Amino acid sequence: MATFDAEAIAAAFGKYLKRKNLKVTAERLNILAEALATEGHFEADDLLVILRKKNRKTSRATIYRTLVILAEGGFLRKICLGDRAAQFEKSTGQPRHDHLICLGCGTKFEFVLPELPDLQDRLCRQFGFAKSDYCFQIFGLCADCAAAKNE
Amino acid sequence: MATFDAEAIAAAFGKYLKRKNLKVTAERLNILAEALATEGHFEADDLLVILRKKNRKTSRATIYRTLVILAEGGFLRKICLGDRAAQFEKSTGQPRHDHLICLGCGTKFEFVLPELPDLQDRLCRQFGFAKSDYCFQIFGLCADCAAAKNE
DNA sequence: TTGATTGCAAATCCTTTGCAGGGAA
DNA sequence: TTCCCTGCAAAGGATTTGCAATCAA
Repeated sequence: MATFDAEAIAAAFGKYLKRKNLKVTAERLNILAEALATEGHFEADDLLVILRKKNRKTSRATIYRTLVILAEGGFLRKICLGDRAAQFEKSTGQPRHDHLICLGCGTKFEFVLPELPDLQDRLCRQFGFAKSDYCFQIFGLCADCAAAKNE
Repeated sequence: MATFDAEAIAAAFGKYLKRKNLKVTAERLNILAEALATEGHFEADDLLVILRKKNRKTSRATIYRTLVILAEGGFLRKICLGDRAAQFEKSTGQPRHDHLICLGCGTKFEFVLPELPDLQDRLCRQFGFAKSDYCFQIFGLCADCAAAKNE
């Protein structure tokens, strides 16, 4: 049901690795595959658990090292959602979105602000800044938690 | 040269503490005072060092515990700028601004996007979300670093 | 007096690193 | 063959926590 082609991305990752003089290893491909198969956010440890379950054991160190490569290559996006551990999400196959994060129940709602890209571009032009990424989160209480609080 | 009244804020903090059944202690007031006296961002450890220098020794644990209270009370804002340690800044006496962060040299440029509050309000209304705070950062290369890279 | 607060040290949690053996090119 | 990678275990850094002593109310 993916709106993107995991195989094509794996191939692109392979090319990327070679271009950077990095080696194409089973571990790296497995990590990418699981990252792409994950809906929504995940953290390093999630991948570790999933890979273990599938008997594709990979050390924590390798996962961390590979996540850095994947984020630098633009295959994944690292996002800070206020959790302790760094969160990641795949950067392909879905429109760029940001999050409303409920401080009550922890639910994360995705949203798209269509005006945001233009505003950012204008701003970056003013500063002569070459944007590579951004992060935008809104914290507060979701409708349910807000209602519960007012009861 | 503060555009805000530190004493008034300290008084408000005192009231806030009482309202929450927390005690007004010298440690808590000292921490607030130093936080207000700091221009720009700081992290927990910065306060520790400053307080030590001033012979207002306070344990690291108390600083962390107090920062949580101050952030919850809205006296400080916790911001994630991609550093390892959590960053804070006072939430009064300055217009709300966000940051362009250069991945090359680490410089943080402040900016204000006047449209942002309205966009967020509209969005939160759509979701029935009660916003309490947000965080917005743009990562990339500043003009200097971008120029250096292209040389 | 009484329960909250502090400081200390230990404990956690996430992440990074050094190193020796194994593997891609 | 030649480095690059991996896994392991240890190191690291930030933050939290348990506990006994201390202090605000």
